[in-house]
Amino acid sequence: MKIGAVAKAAGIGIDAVRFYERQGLIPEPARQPSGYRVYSPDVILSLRFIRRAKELGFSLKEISELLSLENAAEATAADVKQLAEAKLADMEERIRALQRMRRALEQAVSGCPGKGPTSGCSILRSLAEEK
Amino acid sequence: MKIGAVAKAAGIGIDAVRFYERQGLIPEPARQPSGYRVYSPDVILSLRFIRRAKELGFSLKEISELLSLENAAEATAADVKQLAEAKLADMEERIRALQRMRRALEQAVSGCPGKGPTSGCSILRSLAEEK
DNA sequence: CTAGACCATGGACCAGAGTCAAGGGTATCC
DNA sequence: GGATACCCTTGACTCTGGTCCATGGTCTAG
Repeated sequence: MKIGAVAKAAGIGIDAVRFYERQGLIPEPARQPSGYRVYSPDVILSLRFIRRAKELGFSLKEISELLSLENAAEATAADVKQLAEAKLADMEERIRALQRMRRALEQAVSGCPGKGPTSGCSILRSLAEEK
Repeated sequence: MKIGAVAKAAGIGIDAVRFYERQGLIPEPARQPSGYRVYSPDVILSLRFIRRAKELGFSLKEISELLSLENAAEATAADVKQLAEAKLADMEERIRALQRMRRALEQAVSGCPGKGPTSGCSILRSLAEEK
């Protein structure tokens, strides 16, 4: 299979495939005499793995670690779980931070009359004031 | 006041002050014959406004709009509120997206035995499988 | 044989919000 | 007058995850 076919099968762009190769997420494929990359269909699975891990919130660097673990004979499920739990903690922290911001903004918004001059708006006041 | 003093008073870096000036968030200050920027203490309030709006999740572009509204005679509290509510909706969407990712990851993690070979780990399997 | 589709490389570029460095000019204190 | 701290500008760089481009080679169908 050539690069266009695997990219399409994995649902990503050709440039992304080459990018993942440069980043070491997928191995360098064999080449035709012309220089064209020739892939085994297995690479489609790897690319889908990458895509789904991204959807779960993993960065490419973390995905690279996951892939290494998967391919390392001495790696255990515990190693993978640890990585995933760290990511989970990370996501929870981000969610909490966003929720804090949301609450603060909600508060400011709720005090805004929604009409009249901007000077009557609690949102601007809450930004101008000391905490 | 010179730039170092206002930066310190606002709790940000000198480079950030100059950056905000380039971005049009704060007006260009007067200059001494030497070329040094000379600020009225008012700019400290603007810089704190920017800092706090950032803490509430506004981007610099949005902050620039807020500041324009604040300084426009014809702007109303409704304009400000609309901006803030759009931001709120945006944050809620981001929170929901993160929560979805968290749930999916939690699910995958909960099925991982935490010991044995990586092949027994549900996290890797859930990434390898079709949805 | 030729048009059109595909592939190769290297390098530039995007957003966002600054930070850092180089190379130089001031201001202030002792 | 010298040391030190401060300021100026321009421009490059950070990080992430790619995308886009120019230029040129290759493959395939009719």
